[in-house]
Amino acid sequence: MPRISKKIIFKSLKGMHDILPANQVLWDKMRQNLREVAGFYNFLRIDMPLLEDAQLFEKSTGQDTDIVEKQMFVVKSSRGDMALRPEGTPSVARAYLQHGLSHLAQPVKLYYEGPMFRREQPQAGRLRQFHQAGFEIVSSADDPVYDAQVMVACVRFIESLKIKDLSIRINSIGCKVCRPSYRKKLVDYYKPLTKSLCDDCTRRLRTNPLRLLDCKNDNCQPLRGSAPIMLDSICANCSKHFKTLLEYVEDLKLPYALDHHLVRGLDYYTKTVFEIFTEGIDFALGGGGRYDYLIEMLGGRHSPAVGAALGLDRLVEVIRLKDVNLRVKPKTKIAFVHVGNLAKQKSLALIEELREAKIDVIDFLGKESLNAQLSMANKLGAPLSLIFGQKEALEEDIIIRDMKTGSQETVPLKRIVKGIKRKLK
RNA sequence: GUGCCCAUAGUUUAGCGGCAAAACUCCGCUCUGUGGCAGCGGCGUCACGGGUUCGACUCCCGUUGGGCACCCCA
Repeated sequence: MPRISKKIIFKSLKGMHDILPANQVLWDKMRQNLREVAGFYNFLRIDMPLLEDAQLFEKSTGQDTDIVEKQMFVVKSSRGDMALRPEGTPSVARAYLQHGLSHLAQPVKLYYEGPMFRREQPQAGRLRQFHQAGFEIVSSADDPVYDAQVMVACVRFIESLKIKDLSIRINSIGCKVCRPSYRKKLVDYYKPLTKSLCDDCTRRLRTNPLRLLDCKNDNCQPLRGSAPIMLDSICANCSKHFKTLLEYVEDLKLPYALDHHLVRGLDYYTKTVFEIFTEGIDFALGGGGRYDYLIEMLGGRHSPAVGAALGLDRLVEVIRLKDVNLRVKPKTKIAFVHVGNLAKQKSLALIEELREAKIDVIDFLGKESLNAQLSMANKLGAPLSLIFGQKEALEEDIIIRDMKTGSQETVPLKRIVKGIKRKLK
């Protein structure tokens, strides 16, 4: 802990950032757009706790995934470990079961937004506390139309933030019927090549062979060229699902590209997996896929589902990097300027009256000089200033000053609202 | 967890083994009855700890934090 004489200087923890007032306008805009897009596609809002039983993630995200194995913030308790949620999907599935949401009209479409926690090394587009928005659809059948709806919701949301040149990378990793046989093919292909593989891949060969496909090591990359392709190995059912999905995606004119090497590391994915990118940025803006067995695995009926999560901090970062102009500005207020003690004393109550009349003002009651106050009003871009001084306080009127032209008008306090509205026009 | 780069005012940056600078921001004053301009002033133990040295913001080591890459992922 850094110390300065007797004072301890506290800093936010590694990878955990404040969102300062200057950025809140953008975050508000983002959340508002999310609400609109989710609303249009009929996703219902759900908020889950930040803390869950750690076993929930071990069982769903996967005991052997990096996220669970080494990135969870675990809180010990006498009743077992709790974990700060590293992702949202398991919590949604848990809530779905706990509250019997299967009795809602099918499909059940949910969306959420909030902080997630993963203990890893921060870098571009990666924080320890980060924010995700997620869409999930649970239904009685694994209809690819829902996969397409999740994708279109994601894309429309990102587009609403004026982020362009999107591309959805799509793949199918098969179901629990066909994936094991593909996995075997893959192992058979790589086994004789073990010597040329990097250390990670040698390990992956045992733990998660699918991940061999997206290794970025220069030695391993060329090998995947002639590796067996997942799409050639998936069963008829999965293949049909995938083809139908692609037809929907084509009809929606969503920008997409097949990516035979996309696998994703979460255990619960089946069939469709996808990630969304924007040109020139290396990290994915979002990713998701189908998880047909997750709810069953957590003790529910067979309930196929599909979902995706978007990295909100990443979207903010892209907006900054690409210099996207969203034209978000805090709304301008009318300045309330006082002069002298009598006026100051009457000001608080007067401001309450303005609030009741829905006149949005900003006061400078902590400042004394008229100059300083008008200077602030100017800096904040106030269209009008209300000047309330000794004379006005006694005579029960107020000056309305047009900050652009400098023209002023004295109106009785009783007609202040009318006066302001007239001036604003 | 591993590797590379970095740390000076609220922000962006200069700087030197011997007095800490600039611009912008913020606060105050010139200016208790009228803003935009201008002028003046204020706001820093140079991230923290240790070492080398007569002397360290400067050089060395460690810690913490930041940036980037790997792993993995949003």
